[in-house]
Amino acid sequence: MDSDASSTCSRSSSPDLVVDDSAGSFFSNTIFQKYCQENRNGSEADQGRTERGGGKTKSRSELSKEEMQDLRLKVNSRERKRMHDLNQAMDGLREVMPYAHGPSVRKLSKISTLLLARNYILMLSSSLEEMKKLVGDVYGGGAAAQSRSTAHSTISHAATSVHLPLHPLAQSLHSLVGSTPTALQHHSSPPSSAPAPHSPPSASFLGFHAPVQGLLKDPLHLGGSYRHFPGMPCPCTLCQPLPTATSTLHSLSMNK
DNA sequence: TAGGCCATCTGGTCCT
DNA sequence: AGGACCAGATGGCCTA
Repeated sequence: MDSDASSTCSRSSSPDLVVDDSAGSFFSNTIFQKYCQENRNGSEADQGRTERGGGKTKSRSELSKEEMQDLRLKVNSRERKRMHDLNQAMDGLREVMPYAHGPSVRKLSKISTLLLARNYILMLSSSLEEMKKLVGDVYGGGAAAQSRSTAHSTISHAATSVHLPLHPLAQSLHSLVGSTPTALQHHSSPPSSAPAPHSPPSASFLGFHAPVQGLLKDPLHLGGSYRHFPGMPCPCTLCQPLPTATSTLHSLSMNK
């Protein structure tokens, strides 16, 4: 039944995902390579199929009912494959997002995944900027003693500020959980236990009491079905970063 | 049972 | 012309 017509990489969803290793592109990894490889194989296989079947082409008005149905099935199959590829990419995105994976945790919805990813990127960008400033202060500063004291104060400041400003309500909500995002960063600071992007924060940070979870429900229906990580990017509207210098990015990314 | 999420089908539009 | 992309419609599944 599945007359699997192919898609190609020529104009697919990929043009914007051009591999750029210099930028440490997310899609420079195996997921994207596998994606293109599969598409290439698929298109080659399909090309062979069409060449074998080759011959004269009819305009759509000349097609018989059966041929129209055949065409329809082909188009449907392509669309199905396209959506499967899209979902595969979405799964790839979920894999690298900082939230609890596992059989006991429900999969993030698509919209949640996208919003979480956006926040995650913003948070990483913000952290990177802070680190750049830090390095600049430490290595580019004046006298050694001065820089030492400056660095000390800067580091202690940065240690508490390397996160996006949260909605005040979100901060208070997070504090309800037992610790603020800032405090949590201290908790999770041991180098050996610092959570990698692929590994969510330790389980002790994952639990929410039911009332708080209820409070975190939002118009986008993002609450409840997944877990909030204090100090980590979160797709719910309460945890959206306040408008900052990234507002330009925001408007760019959200406008179509 | 209502609402959310998803997969699929379908027709239209744009691009190569 | 063919394929990719998009959005609307529809129906199924799941959860509160």
